[in-house]
Parts: sequence; structure tokens; C-alpha cells
Amino acid sequence: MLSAIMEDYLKAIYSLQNETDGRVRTSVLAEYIDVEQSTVTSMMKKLSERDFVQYEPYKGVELTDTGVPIALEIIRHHRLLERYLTDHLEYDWAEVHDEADRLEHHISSKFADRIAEQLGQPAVDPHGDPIPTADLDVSGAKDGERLADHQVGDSVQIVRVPDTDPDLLRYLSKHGIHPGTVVDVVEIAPFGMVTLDPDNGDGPVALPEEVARSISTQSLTQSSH
Amino acid sequence: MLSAIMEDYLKAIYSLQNETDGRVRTSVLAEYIDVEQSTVTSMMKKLSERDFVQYEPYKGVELTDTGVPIALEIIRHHRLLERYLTDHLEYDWAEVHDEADRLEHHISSKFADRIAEQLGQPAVDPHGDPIPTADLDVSGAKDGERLADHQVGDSVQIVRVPDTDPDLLRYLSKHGIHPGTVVDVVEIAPFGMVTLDPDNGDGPVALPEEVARSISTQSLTQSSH
DNA sequence: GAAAAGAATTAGACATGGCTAAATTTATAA
DNA sequence: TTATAAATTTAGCCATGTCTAATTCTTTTC
Ligand SMILES: [Mn+2]
Ligand SMILES: [Mn+2]
Ligand SMILES: [Mn+2]
Ligand SMILES: [Mn+2]
Repeated sequence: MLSAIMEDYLKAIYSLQNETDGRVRTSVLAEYIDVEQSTVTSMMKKLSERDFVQYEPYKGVELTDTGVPIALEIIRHHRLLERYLTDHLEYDWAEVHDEADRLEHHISSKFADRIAEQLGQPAVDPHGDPIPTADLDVSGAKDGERLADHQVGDSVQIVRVPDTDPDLLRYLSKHGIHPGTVVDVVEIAPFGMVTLDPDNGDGPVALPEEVARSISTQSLTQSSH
Repeated sequence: MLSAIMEDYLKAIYSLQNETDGRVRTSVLAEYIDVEQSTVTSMMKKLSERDFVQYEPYKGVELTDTGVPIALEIIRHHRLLERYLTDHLEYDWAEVHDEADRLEHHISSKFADRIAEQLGQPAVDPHGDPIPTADLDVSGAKDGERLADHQVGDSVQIVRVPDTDPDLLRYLSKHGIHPGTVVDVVEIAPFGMVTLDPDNGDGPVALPEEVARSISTQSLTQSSH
């Protein structure tokens, strides 16, 4: 029906659309998928031909109502696989992304539903990203603030971390930072370094601002002190 | 490194080689993979170019020492996946083949090793086919006799059944026939129908000769009566 | 041991998903 | 508002894997 490559384009458009809202530009997609812009242009023509995207030359592209569920299905596969790999097959959370990124295109929906069942219908993947339900509902997914947006002294809970950089993930887990961890913001240096103190007593952790901006958080209404 | 399609060719050559021994002919491979002969010819050129097969035009093809382990790795993946789908994800043995046939090319060796561990290093897949070990040893695999080769009155144990036809598999399991089942050969009709009586009391089962020829068995040294 | 039949290969085409280099359109700056 | 820069698309090429039709072996058959 749809090649793995086309599915990756739809998934990419979905993600970029949610970050930047509005149309996704050719250059942005090319960068994200790591192909030349001309390659994106020709793929957009094919996808819009088949009505998965609404493509306006020189303006950008947007998923149609046909395209969205396909992207969500793949994202569901991806996140369920990640959860399964960590929970049942003893993978480290730093190494699940690549395996899931391949398999997401090849497992059946039945397979996905069965592992979801095994896992007890999990709501989020190991990095805190929400897993669409079997009927592709993602209403539980809210953006939340970013770690970089808080003030010194704030106590916040980690909600989501980016899942593509294994080194970052290893660094974070080494310092006890996972979705759910509560941290105090200890210092924000003028050159953009954010220092945190996780509540697990592992001592302070420093993160570059760019990383802090990519981590989603939830403000605790009242911190415990 | 190697496309999923090339892997399928190597796997096919391996299987056909073991059935017919000697070189595998273009026509046989074409039939098996379900492509035109000319397609096989051009693929054989590519595979022999890369030294996975030894190809002699007009004579046929054979796996090289480079090609064999690749075929075995894929077969290992396939059979472990089948075992996993039935044992851990509640698939019926009739429906595992297609899912495994896709996924076999996309899981990592690590994934395969992890599910093997989960399953307790199983020796055979749900259809009785032997699973190569992690170091690709298949010494445990012996051909055995076929069900069609026995005489009326023989008591034999089912060892392997063909795994590609879901209807046959459903029929067999409905009548209690699995690898391990012990059956008495009750009747062999002149037009080739073989009638069996499984030891589970589910009553006699009739099978066309062609099917009986595709089922591997193990003679019981002395039957129980 | 020719001729006919059968099997296999070659030739040429097509679809998919890439790339580079050359237009062309849109945005920015003078 | 025109010139320059940046983004995007078009044109043309390549690799993979497949097909059909034509050709060239091989094997049978008489
Ligand atoms: Mn992917
Ligand atoms: Mn993830
Ligand atoms: Mn396969
Ligand atoms: Mn099997």
C-alpha cells in the first residue's frame, strides 16, 4: 500500500507540523529526513497525488485527514515497540530508537495491539512521549513547558526527553533523570547552562540550554519546601 | 548491506538446496519466489558478483560459504519470531508465517537473541522446524522420514509440518496434529489418501498423499501395541 | 544426428527513491 | 524598487528489482 519510506515522510511531517504549526517547508523536511530538497519536492508530489498531504509548491506541505491517521499509526508502533524493548527485552532506553524506527514499518497492527496488551496499554513510551491508542486518539498529549523556561528555585517534574541521541540518554539516566523525576532548578548561567538537582540525591546535573529546551516538564503546583 | 529481497533469495536457495541437493535451477527458484525466470537470472548475477552464490549460467546456483550463514541467520530470525508470536503474543500457529516472513529481515541479531533468551533457547519453531543456534549451528536438524512413507499399522510421531498454508495448519490443529503428536497409520487408500488415528482420541484424520509427503515423522521403535 | 521442445539468458522497458546541476520563484537588502 | 540572496522546483541521471519479448543454449525425440 504505502512504502516504509513514504511512511517516514508522513511521520516526519506530522512531527514537524506539531512543532512549528502551519505548513512544513521543503527545506525543513529535507534536513529532518536527511535527503536533498529536490528529493523532498518529488516525494511531496507523489504524496499529494495520492492525497496524503496538501502540497502547495513554494509554500510547504500539510497532512490531510487521510495522512494523519497513517502517521499516528506509525508513531503508535514506534512508541509501543520502544516500551516493549525496554520493558520486556531488557534494552537500554538509549538504544531502542533505531530498532523501533525500522520495525515500526513492518509490524502489523495486530502485533502492535498484542504488545500493547502485554504491556497493559501503556500511555507513554520510555522517553515520556504519549502513545496513541488503538483508535489513534492522542488527546492525552499536551505540550507542557520546557525545562529551559523555568526559574532558579522552581521544582519541576520531567515529562519528556528527546529520544534520538543515545549519548544524551545515557548521560541523563546516569544522573537519574527520567520521565517522572522531580528536579529543582539550581542555577541558570548567563551563557545558557542549566543546573538541576534531582530528588534522588544523585547530586546536581548540568545541561546546555539547547538540551534544556528540548526537555518537557510539568510545574509542580507547590514544591515540597 | 543486503536488501530484504536479496536475503529472501538466499533463504530460498538454502531451502531448495537442502531439498534437492546439488545446484538450484533458475526455474525452480523463480517458481518458489514467484518472479519471472529472467528476474532470477539477473539477481543471480548480482549475488554471484558479491560472492554470496556460485552461479553457473544454464546450470544453476549454489550458496557459497559467505552465503550460507546469511541464510541461516534469516532462518533463525524467522523461526524464533514464529515461536515468539505463538508463545508470548497469542498468535495461532496458522498465522505466524507471514508476520515472521516480513519481520525476519528487520529485527537485529540482538532482538533475535533476546527473544531466544525469553523463550529459553527453543530448539524448534511451532511447526517443528529446527532453529539455528546463535552461532548458526544446525547440526540438530535431521530430515527423517515422511508420513507418506509409512505402512498401515505403523505408529509414528509427527516431527515437522509445512508452515506456509494456514488452512492446512488450521485443519491439522483442529484434529490434534502437532509436532510431537503420536499417530497410528490406519489406512492408505490406492488413490493416495492416508488416514491417521492420533493418540489424543480426536478420531481419525484423512490427509491427501501430497500433504502426507510433506509431513516429517519419526518412527517409534516399538509401537505401544 | 537433426529437428523440435524446453529452459535460461539477453535486451529493453518501467517504477521507486535517490542525487547533482540548472532554472525559477520568493524573500531580503540597498 | 530593483538587485542580490535564499529557497524551491525542474531536468536529467543512476541503482534496484521487476516485467515482456526476443534470442540462445540444452535436452528430447524421431
Ligand atoms: Mn522509520
Ligand atoms: Mn521514544
Ligand atoms: Mn522474508
Ligand atoms: Mn515455521
